[in-house]
Amino acid sequence: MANTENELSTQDRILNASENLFAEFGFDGVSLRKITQAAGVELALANYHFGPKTNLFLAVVRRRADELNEARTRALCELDASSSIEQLIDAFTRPFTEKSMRGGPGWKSYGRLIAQIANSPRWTEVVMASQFDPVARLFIDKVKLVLPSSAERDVYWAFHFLLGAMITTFAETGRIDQLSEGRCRSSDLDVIHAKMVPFLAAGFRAICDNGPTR
Amino acid sequence: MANTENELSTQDRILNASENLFAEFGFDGVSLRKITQAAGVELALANYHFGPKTNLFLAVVRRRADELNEARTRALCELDASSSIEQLIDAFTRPFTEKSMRGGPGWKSYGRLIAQIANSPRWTEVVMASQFDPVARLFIDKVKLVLPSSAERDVYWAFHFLLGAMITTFAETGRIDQLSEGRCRSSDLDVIHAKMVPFLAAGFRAICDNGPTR
DNA sequence: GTCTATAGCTTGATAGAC
DNA sequence: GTCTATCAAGCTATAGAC
Repeated sequence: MANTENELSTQDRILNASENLFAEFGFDGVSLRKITQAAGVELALANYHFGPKTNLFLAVVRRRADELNEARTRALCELDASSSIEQLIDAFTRPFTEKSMRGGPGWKSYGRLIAQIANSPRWTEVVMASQFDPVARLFIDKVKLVLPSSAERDVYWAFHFLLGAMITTFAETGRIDQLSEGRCRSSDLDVIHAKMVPFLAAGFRAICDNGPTR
Repeated sequence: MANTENELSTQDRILNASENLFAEFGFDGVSLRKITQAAGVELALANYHFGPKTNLFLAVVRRRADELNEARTRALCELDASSSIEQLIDAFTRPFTEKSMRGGPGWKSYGRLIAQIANSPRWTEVVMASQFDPVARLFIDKVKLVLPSSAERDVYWAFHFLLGAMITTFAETGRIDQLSEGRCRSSDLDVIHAKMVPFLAAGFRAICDNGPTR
């Protein structure tokens, strides 16, 4: 019966509550009062441990970013020029799918949070670019090896479309569930992953592969 | 010298200022004070003309939704079972590209606003589904005609990936500009559209086209 | 339809006792 | 490290004069 929320440190209780609430309501939609109340700690402790609200928000984002980046980097580094574009896309996208489905409940909230940040100009540089661009560059360099006839620009555009599909998946808004009248479930990332990899791979080939290198 | 902001009605001035500020900071990140100040009108007029803040937000969203839906519907209705999947995707995605590039400056803000709403659970049903699902259904029905061997579920997943790519494009965060070191410009929707249509068409074929119907 | 003034509440942050 | 108490500022919404 270890590891329940009651036994966590004050910092972790605040981080967990923040993750949940920021994911649902966004940075400005949640007050420190609601966060500390959900965490079961006093209001003043948020400031004591994390400083201003913005710092707390960044701490929430960064907590899982390193773990995700390491898993992606590990998977990408196992591949080389002889790999398929499917393998590359799988290496980049599978780590979050794994953590979201089997890494504990916090990862679902984290995905929703990242999905909101990703399309908000306010956090693009300070969060998205600074946290995730290094691994993005690694992925793109590998794509250039696997599809050597690509125009460099087209690889970036293909990555842009990949990002869009992946991040909308993170959001798990349930819109596709309703639209499809229950045929699709936005929470089942295993199914989505199995469809997303061939979809994106075909897209990459369509706009990046300009035939045999010469 | 007609049609400058100074000559607009109070309602339109408030709507324009709201569109800009909501797009940049989100619903909770902007106060009615900042909106009315940017609009150059008194605080009390926001409530007089639009009621509570939520109503104003919905009025901003709905103002351009009808126009966009009509353009999409018109383009889709010109196509039939003999059309290509490229033509269908073009019909669905081109109207916003056109308006964003040549329909006046408000459409850029509107795109950023929709991009933030789309990944926020709070607005999924009340905005996204209610405003945009009818045309989405029209698009999906046409896809089933054009790719008749598709499993119905796969068409919805392909549409989900299309939505992600399209909406990330609307956001114009500039992240891909920085990542590509200037090779890509997220504001040039004409270029993105030209890449996006073949990318997505290949994806649709990859997961929806199960060979000749029997 | 527009203005001034304000009610009633919530916010982030902190000071100071323990 | 935690608690109580509070400050100054901001918020939405509205009442009432013009």
